[in-house]
Amino acid sequence: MKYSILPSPFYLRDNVVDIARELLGKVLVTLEEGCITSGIITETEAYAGTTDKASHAWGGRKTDRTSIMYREGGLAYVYLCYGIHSLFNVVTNHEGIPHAVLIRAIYPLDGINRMISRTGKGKISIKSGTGPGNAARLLGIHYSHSGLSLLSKETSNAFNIWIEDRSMTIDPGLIIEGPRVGVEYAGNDALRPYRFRLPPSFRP
DNA sequence: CATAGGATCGCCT
DNA sequence: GGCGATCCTATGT
Repeated sequence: MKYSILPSPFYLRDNVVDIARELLGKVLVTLEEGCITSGIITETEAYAGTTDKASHAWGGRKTDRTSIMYREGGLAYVYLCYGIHSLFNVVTNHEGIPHAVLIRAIYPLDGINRMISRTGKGKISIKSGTGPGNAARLLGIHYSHSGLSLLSKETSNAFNIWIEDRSMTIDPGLIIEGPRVGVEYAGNDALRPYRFRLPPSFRP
């Protein structure tokens, strides 16, 4: 039971907000050239598809970039933000329903040395994985990885991503809930309490 | 084809 | 807390 990969049914559910909440405490893992890096997910945001103005899929918008979100849950949706940062999302729900969860922060776990080389800094601290751009960078996730399956155990891929349940229990009372970051343009939808995080004092 | 802008970060004051 | 970096994507002509 320990270290089990989150299976397809986890991602195929209708309620993306529940999924965002439940992803807290799960472990996001990447495998590159035989090297594992991972971190505990400590902050997420739900993006609720065509009816959510803050979502890239709002109003049914569908482009080459966002078409990943319309596919069956269990894929990575990664896009470039501000020309610099790759932001990693988990696609959820069934094909045709463009739900996604943005991973906004991780607590660094495995492969610290590799993370250090990826950041180009001298060391990694507890806060190094705070912020969606930082979290993706620590794990080596790049926007070219958009569309990769989170369910595949193929080791032939140059890059693999999956999420593990390591049986970590999160006290629901610890979860801080609030409006999403950087979506002021979304009008009323900017107020939706779709951001979930563990307190800064969180330790595994 | 041209252009504006973004689900951010880190450095500067 | 203010701002520049940096470039793909979406949109409009």
